[in-house]
Amino acid sequence: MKVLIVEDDQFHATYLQEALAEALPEVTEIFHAADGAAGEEEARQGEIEAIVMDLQMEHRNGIEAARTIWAERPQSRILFWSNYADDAYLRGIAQVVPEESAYGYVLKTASRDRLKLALRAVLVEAQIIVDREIHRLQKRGTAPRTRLDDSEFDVLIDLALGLQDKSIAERRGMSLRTVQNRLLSLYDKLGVSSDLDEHLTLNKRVRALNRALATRTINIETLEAAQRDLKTWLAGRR
Amino acid sequence: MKVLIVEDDQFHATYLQEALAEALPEVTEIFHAADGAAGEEEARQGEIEAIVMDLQMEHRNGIEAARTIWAERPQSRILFWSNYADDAYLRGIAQVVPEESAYGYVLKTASRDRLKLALRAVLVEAQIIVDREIHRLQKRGTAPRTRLDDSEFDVLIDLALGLQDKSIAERRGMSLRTVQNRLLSLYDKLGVSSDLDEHLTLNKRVRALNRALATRTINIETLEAAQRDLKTWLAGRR
DNA sequence: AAAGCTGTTGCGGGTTCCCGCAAATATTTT
DNA sequence: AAAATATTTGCGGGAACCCGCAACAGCTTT
Repeated sequence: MKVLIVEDDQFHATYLQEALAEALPEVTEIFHAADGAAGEEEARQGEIEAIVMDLQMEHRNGIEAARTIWAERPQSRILFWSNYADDAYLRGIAQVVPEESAYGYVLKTASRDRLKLALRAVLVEAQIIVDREIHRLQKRGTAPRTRLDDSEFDVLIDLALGLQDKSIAERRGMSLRTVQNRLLSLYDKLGVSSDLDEHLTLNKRVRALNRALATRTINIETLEAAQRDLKTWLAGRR
Repeated sequence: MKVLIVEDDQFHATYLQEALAEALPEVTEIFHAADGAAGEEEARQGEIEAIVMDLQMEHRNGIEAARTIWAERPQSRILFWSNYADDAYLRGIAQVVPEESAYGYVLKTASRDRLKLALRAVLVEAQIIVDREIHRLQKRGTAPRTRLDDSEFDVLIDLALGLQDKSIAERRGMSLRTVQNRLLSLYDKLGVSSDLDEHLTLNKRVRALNRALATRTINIETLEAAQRDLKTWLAGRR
């Protein structure tokens, strides 16, 4: 069995390599790539279907790499291994994972045993496994009261890019007023006007972005990816 | 000579420890703390004045820890050692470093030799040294045309928190119109309306925050710290 | 001292935003 | 199928925002 490690941090890569050797004796070859683009290439060349993938990397991050890998080989099993428990990453993964494939999400702070368990579960048994720590992120100060649904999330992305209501309506195919309704529920769920001094009125749009970042609903990589999407959309509508 | 390592990643900590032993034979004791709060405590207890500090950590990050350490012992020498070349971190450090003390900033991607050099320069020779890579961050897509000056940066922070013009004016002691002038130059320097389709008009405030994040002028930690400052300011004005 | 620069402030008006109200649709429950 | 509930949409208006124009003030340059 061949396994590919995509990880830009040298120390973490060797640690992973060791854990992998210990946990899965059936592994015969371990490949290594130091960024997302190289990872895609390795996976393609070596026809590798068991991958451990870091999320934050130069050039192309783990989620983007996973998307193209899965596009070529939907049955690939990918264990994501990350420093952060951002909801933004989970959402990103959920958007690219195909029906038929297995994946997992483990934090780098997880114990060696837990990592080994996840390695076996995902790469060998093709299970889906998500570190419980990740759901515990609700603790963050004022986390969103309720999870955003997809359409709210879309509007949040557009808001975060700086689009104005009219453009959002056009892009998402909603009426102006509906966009504004979404914004209202966004403001509510993100707790825009709840915390901080109540005598202080805030700029809701900016505050919404601020809160979305603070609660890890989106992160900077999300924004950069969204910006690229927006550009292609702009190009496509002429 | 005693040295304190404040670093939450186990692998990086041991790597540092090795490099430290190689580079500085005069080191007799190496202490270790896994987060900012523990770091402050160790430094206080052990009366340590040579410190290597990670930036991104739980509880208290490196900059906050450095602030209290420097407040107690201004002559402490601190080498910051970080994954990211964010301008936000440099600004943060510049704000807390006292006149009389030495510090340095090295990226984790730096070669072992460069790290060793920095260790010697800062911890022993009490020089100030900043990794050149960090200034090269101008490359990022559309980096700010010109560096923001302090008053623009202040306004940016307030904008990012969601304050409206009137509140910013009050907090910073400027007239409403002056705040708006600052915003104008902010929009200009951050390239708010330059990139992206020119037929698309954007929400400038949100876009400014977006660009400030994309160019690493501020980061999420900056926002969280700024929010705490705002809260104490709100409490203080009654 | 006069002539520039540069930064501050007030005024005014065109936009965008936020959101209550109410009618029209769509979805779910009974 | 009827009733109840939830969403979508238009209208309208007050507030905030963006910003050109112009009057000043504090500096530096000639």
